[in-house]
Amino acid sequence: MYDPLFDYIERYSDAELLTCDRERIASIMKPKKLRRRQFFLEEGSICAYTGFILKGAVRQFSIADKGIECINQLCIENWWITDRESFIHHIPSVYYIEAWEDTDLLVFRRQDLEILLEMPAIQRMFWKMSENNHIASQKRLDAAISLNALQRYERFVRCYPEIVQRFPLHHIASYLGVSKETLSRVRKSRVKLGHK
Amino acid sequence: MYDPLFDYIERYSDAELLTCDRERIASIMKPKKLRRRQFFLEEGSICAYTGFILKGAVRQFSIADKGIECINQLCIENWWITDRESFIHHIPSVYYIEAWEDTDLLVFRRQDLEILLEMPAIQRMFWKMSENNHIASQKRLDAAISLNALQRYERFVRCYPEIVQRFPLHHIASYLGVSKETLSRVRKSRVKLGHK
DNA sequence: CGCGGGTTTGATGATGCTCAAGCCCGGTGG
DNA sequence: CCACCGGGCTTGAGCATCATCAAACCCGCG
Repeated sequence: MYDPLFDYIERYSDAELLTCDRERIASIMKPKKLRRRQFFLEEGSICAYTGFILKGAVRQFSIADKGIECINQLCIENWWITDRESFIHHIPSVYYIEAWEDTDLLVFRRQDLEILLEMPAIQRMFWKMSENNHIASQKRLDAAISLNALQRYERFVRCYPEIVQRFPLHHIASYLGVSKETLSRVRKSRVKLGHK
Repeated sequence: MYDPLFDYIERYSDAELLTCDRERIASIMKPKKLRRRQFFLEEGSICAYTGFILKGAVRQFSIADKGIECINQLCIENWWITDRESFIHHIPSVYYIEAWEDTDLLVFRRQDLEILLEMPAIQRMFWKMSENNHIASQKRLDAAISLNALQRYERFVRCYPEIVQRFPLHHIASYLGVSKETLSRVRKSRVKLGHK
């Protein structure tokens, strides 16, 4: 069951994991199950775990005034979920993290982070992830600022084709920062143009 | 001349620098001057340095189709500048980084990164910075998606009052993702409301 | 059968972009 | 000393994009 995680670490750290590392990781990271609609994190509470998704789909969002959900992350297999700020500094989160499908995770706690980071492969993986995160949010920002609804959706479909299938339209709309009606129309117009 | 950097590192790493660390850092990081309008990085070239701003103001932007400048960073004293992707992986950059005022920097090269990272304080500083970056781009994304022009500008002024003074209106407009005309009108409307 | 979540469709209005013109001001050269 | 120029900023008019609101539709399920 740990294999997807080991693969992920090796791919990202660009290094091979020793058997003893694997054992160490397996001794620290515990399996956790979430049922559809169950929360991994709720606003106001402290993010106790960082989790790696083995199977399932999860969304992260905050609730703006007037109770509007504002989705800022849609995750599936082989993604990490956490509220970094809350997790690291033990402060209350402003986010919700909710399973959208029944989900299997491997999780670790804050106090185990230091132990994990003793392994160079893990350290490099986190470094690389932070780099990729940085680049990805740069791109998303670019998109939000300079592209219209159609272009944003096209880019999203191109980058995350697997995710498009797994979440309802209004979640994706919220993630892209457009209304569900607009996204619905965008999809329609794309179909006409040969729904590539 | 290295003091602002040392202060910065201590503040971010939340640790004190030993004299030997200071010497090591000073032996690695070289001063560099840029004159107004001089480029620190140009599209297509590889980002050779990562720089810490001692004095001056710098902007980072890309050029979209039709030659429109798209500003994604405005930096002044005590900020780092680099194109992380290009710097780390030696790949051509898509960005320009240009001095907007005469600027004094302290810079280091890619091969010196490993040496710097041997110092725990530096490692923790970079870790912390990556965390802050992550949080900041999350917020900026939020703003881009859910706030209108006025609200975005208000937030910008609140977060970066020093920057507002140092760059012309059309740079800030581009950074916020609004047209210069719109930002001009926004400013006017704020003045009416008591220009707080 | 009726209910509810998700989606679609249409009408309307707000926001903000584009284009065009003019203004302000500091710097340069005659 | 003045005329001119250019960069930055402002103002106005018209238009595109997109949010909002309201209604209807679709479909799986109790």
